[in-house]
Order: sequence, then structure tokens, then C-alpha cells
Amino acid sequence: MRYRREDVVARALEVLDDYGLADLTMRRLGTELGVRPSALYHHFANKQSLLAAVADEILLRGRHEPSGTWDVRVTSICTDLRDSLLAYRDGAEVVATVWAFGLGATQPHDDLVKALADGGLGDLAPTAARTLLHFVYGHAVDEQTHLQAAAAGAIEDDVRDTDDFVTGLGLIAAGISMAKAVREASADR
Amino acid sequence: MRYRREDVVARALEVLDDYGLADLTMRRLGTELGVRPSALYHHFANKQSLLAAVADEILLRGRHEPSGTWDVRVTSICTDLRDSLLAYRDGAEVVATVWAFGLGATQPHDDLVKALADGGLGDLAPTAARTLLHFVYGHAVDEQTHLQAAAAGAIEDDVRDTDDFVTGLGLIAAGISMAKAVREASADR
DNA sequence: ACCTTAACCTGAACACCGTTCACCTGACCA
DNA sequence: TGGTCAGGTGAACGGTGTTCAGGTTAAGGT
Repeated sequence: MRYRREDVVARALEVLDDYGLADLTMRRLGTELGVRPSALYHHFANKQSLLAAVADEILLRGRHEPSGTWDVRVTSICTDLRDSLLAYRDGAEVVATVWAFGLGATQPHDDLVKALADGGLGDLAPTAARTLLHFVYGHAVDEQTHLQAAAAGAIEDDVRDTDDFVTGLGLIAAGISMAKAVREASADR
Repeated sequence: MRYRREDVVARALEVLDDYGLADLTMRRLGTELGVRPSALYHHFANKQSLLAAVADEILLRGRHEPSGTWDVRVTSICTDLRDSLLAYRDGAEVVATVWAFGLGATQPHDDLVKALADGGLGDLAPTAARTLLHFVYGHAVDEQTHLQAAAAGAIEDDVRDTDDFVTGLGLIAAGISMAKAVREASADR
């Protein structure tokens, strides 16, 4: 059996979802494909590149084209992103890491900056976009970690409100619209 | 030479600051102490426990007792935390990871929840605290990653505003005071 | 002063990990 | 028919965290 790059990515995503990031090793993935680990280096320069491709695939599969007014777009980009991250085991950690290292996963950031710029946030848009991203990534990693810890029986079920994410997101969104108001008030001095 | 737990932590912190998290291995730390790696397992059950102790030490060294009105307390907890994280190489990643896995580094969270509760945020305090933490950790990890990438010559200097952190923090703080206002308005219905 | 106890450490191994490199194989195309 | 090249092999290299039976040393009570 011979594989193409995308076949390897798809298989890696399955291994990730079934066994978790710690078990997504080059050897394990090779075995899963019936291939020696060294064969994978024909498709990817190193493991980081593989993970970057996996992260992009996760985002691609859950992507919805943003639409609507800028503020509902910002909200839906964030909630869709969260859904994408939680759709696969350790998805949040993979995407957050790839993004942090600047190896990919730029789509959500680009979408957010665009929506915020359309909203008239001006040069505040990049900062606001990163603030939102840090929240979404942090919250999703947190939730996924606790979810797995609970599944492993390490800790008792978390009684945290299920709409904790929405509440936190609302907090930041409120701050953003306030900043927008201040910006516009100082514009017509 | 024989060591106590705290000696090992102190040495680990030096290795971390000098060579980075990737080079903070049990073997490396053992060599630095003139001891076999297996000796370290007399002081710590595993590497994660070691890192948890290191994280707590980082926070302890940079800690300022919070004081003042609740809102300036919230701000100073966050900026002090950021300073602590950036005071050691890879400090942000270490502390954020330890916190995410629930192995320690709970001090900032506890301080924030207390300050927010004093501010009358009620049952919104835990959510607000985590939102702030996600931002601080995310921002610090981000900054530290780019800092090292720039130092290694991988990318050009980042022209991002130095007060990007303050701006982002202000965004969330504004959202929190707005939520507080809404809460109090609905209280006297 | 002796002896026990517990803390600390050694040495060697185990089972993994990512990565490299010279070489082989089979399909496709000129 | 022969060349090219994407894809894969096999073996190795240097590293990782961790375990464990046993040795050593400092401290403290009798």
C-alpha cells in the first residue's frame, strides 16, 4: 500500500482521536499504516510539520464561512473554533501549540482580525483578536484536560456550568464593544 | 554531596533559566548536581511533580501580597503574574502547563477569585478569574515563544506594541466592570 | 561509643522516542 | 525499453523517563 500526504494526515487524525496526543508517535502512526516510521519522513520534514497539517485539517473540517454583522461574526468564529477544537481528542492542545509556534492554524486569527477590522476597531483589532484567541484556546485546553481526567476517573465530574465558555466570551465581547465606543467618542473630538 | 528537595528545585530553576525547558531533563539536572538521574526519584515521584514544584517556586519568588481596592488588585495580580512568568526562560509554559494539569500553581487563581468576590462579582467570580488567567498565560507563552524565536534569529524582531498586554487586560477588565454593573442593576429590580 | 533507622544515592537495565541514511521497488512516461 | 522518482525498507544513533535491588552515609536514641 502506498500513501499520499493527505492519507497520512487523515490517519494521524484517527490515531489522535482514538489514542490521544501522547500516543500519536511516528512509530505508532507507521504501524497503523503498515509502514516503517522512516517512511513518514518522505511526506513530512519532521513531526512538528505533521502536527501542523493535522491542526489545519481539524480547523478545515469544522470551518463555517463567517457571515453576518461583525459582532455576531466574532462570536460565531469563537464558538465554531471551540467546537472544532473539542471535536477531536486533544484537538485543543494540538491546534493551540501549532498556532503558538507559528507553524499554521492561522485561519481563526485571520478571520477574527477581519471581522474586528470591519467592526471599526482599527489598530485595536489585532490585540482584540489575540485576546479572544487566548481565551478560546485556554478554555478549550482546560475543558479537554478536565474532561479526560474525569474520564480516566482521576477526578470527580466537574460541576462547572456548561455555558461557562459563553459567559467568559461575553465578558471579552463586552470589553471590546466598550473599547469601540470609547474609540468612536474620541474620534469626533 | 547530598541534597534536599528544595536544593533540587533551586537547581532545576537554574537549569531551566540557562538552557530552557527542552534541556531540563532528569539526566541533565542529575549531571548538574553531580548525581545519577535515578537519585532524583527519591525527591520527586516523577518529572511532572518536579515541574510542579518549579512552577510553584517561580510564583513564590515573584509574589506580591495583593492590596488595594478590588479592581486595582485584579490588575496588579495579573501584571505581577506576567512578570513572574517572564522572569525565567520558559517560565510561562512551565507554569501554564502545571496549572492546566491541576498539579499546582493555584495561587494566582485563588488570589483572583478572592479579589473578584470582594468586588461583588458573586458567582461570576470563578468564570472571570479563569478568563483573566487564560489571557495572562496565553499572552505570556506567546510573548516568550516569539522572544526566543527572535533571539534564535528564526524570525525578525516583533514590532508588537510593548503595552499590548495592558491593552488586552484592559479589554477584559472593562468587560468585567460592565458585567458587575449589569449584575447590580438587576439586583435592585 | 555503639547501633539502628531512614534518607540518599548507585548501576544497570527497560521500553520507548524522533530522526538519519544508504539502499531497494515499482509505477509511469518518453 | 530504459530512466526517473515518489514511496518504502532496515538498521542504526543518541536521546528520553522510569524502575529496582542494593549500597552508602548522616543523624539520633540508648
